Amino acid sequence: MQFSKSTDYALHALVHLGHPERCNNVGIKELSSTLGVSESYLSKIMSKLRQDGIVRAVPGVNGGYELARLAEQITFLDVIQVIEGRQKMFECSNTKSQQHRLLAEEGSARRERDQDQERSGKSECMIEKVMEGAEQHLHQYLREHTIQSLLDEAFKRCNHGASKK
Amino acid sequence: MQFSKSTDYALHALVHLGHPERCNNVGIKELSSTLGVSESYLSKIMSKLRQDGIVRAVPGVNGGYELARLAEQITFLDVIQVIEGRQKMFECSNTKSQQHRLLAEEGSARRERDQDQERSGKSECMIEKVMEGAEQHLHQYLREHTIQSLLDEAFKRCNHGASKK
DNA sequence: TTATTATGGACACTACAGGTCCGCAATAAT
DNA sequence: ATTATTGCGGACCTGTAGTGTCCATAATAA
Repeated sequence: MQFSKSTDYALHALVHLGHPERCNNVGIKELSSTLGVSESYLSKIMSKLRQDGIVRAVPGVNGGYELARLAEQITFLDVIQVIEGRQKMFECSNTKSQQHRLLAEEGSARRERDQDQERSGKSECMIEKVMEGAEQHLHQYLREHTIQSLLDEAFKRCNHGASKK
Repeated sequence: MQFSKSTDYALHALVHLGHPERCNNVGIKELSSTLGVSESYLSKIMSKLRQDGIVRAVPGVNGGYELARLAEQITFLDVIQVIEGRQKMFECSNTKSQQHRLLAEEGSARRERDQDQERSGKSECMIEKVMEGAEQHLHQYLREHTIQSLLDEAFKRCNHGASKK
C-alpha cells in the first residue's frame, strides 16, 4: 500500500514547472538533473502527464514542457490518478461467497428464501462499503491540495523564515 | 496503489469470527470454505493476525481461532497495518536534491548562503508534507471503523429491510 | 536543412503479492 | 500415554507490476 516512485517524480516535476519565474519551456534535461532521475524514465512519466492534459510538450530546439492549465487547477488527485490509474483502492474478491449470505441472513429472522438481497440489487460487501468511504475521504483531501497551494505554502514559509531573521 | 487481497481476506475472516452466535473456536477449514480461499494461504494470514494480538489460536481437536479482543476494539486500521505493514504511504525519494533547495530559495530574497534549511532541521519535502496529511486523514477514518461497527451496520440494514417488508 | 527535443516501442531486471506443499509442534479426547 | 486433529512456519514456485535503459522515429524552431 504505497504510492509509486513515479508519482513522486511527477509531483516534483510539476512543482518545478509551476515556479512562477520560469520562462515557458523546461526541457527534460533540466528536469531530470533537478530531480535526480534519468531522462529516459522521467520522459515516460511526462508523456503520461501530457496524454492526460496536465502538461503541454513541444519538441524541437528550445522545446520542453509547460503546465497545460493553471497550477491551481492541478490537484494532487489528478496527478495521482494519472500515474497510479483509476482503479479502486479496495475490491472485495469475495462477492457472492458464503460470507455475504451469512451476513445478510443474520437479523433477518431466518426467512425461508433470501432472494431479498438479489432483488435489492448489488448485495454489496459491507467491508467494501467502509473502504469506499475511506477512499472518498482521501480523494476529497487530495482534491483540496493543488500544485499552487503547495507553492503558496512554501512561499509563505520562506518569507516567514526570512523575516524572523 | 491498492490494498492487497490478504487485507481483504483478513477483514472477512475477522467479520466471520465476530459473529455473535459463534461458539468459541472456528477452524481454518470453516474459514477457508466460507471465504473461498485455500487453507494454506489463509493460515498464513491468520498467523500474522495472531502474532499481532488480533486473534487467539488453539491447536488440537476442536481447535481454531477466536478474536483476542472485543470486536469493537479491532479497528480497520489495526488490521490493515498488520497485513500491509506500517511503512508510510509516500516517501520523497528526492531529499536534498536540487528541487528542495530551489523551493527554499524562492521568496527568501536570494540570501548568500542557504544554510538556513540545514539549521532549521529536517528541510522536509513539501510534497511529503501534503501526503502525510492525507495519510493521517485516512488513518483517522480507519480508526473510527471497527469490526463491531460493521456488524452493527449490517444488522441494522437487515432489520430495516425485514420490517419494510 | 539541421540540430534539438520529445515520443514510443522493445527489452531487462527486481521485488513482492499470491499461492502451494510438507514436516513439526501443540493440544484435547480417548 | 497414545492418537487424531489442528495450527505453525519454512522452503519453494510463479506471474506481474514497478523501475529503468536503449534506440529509432517524428516533430519542431532556428
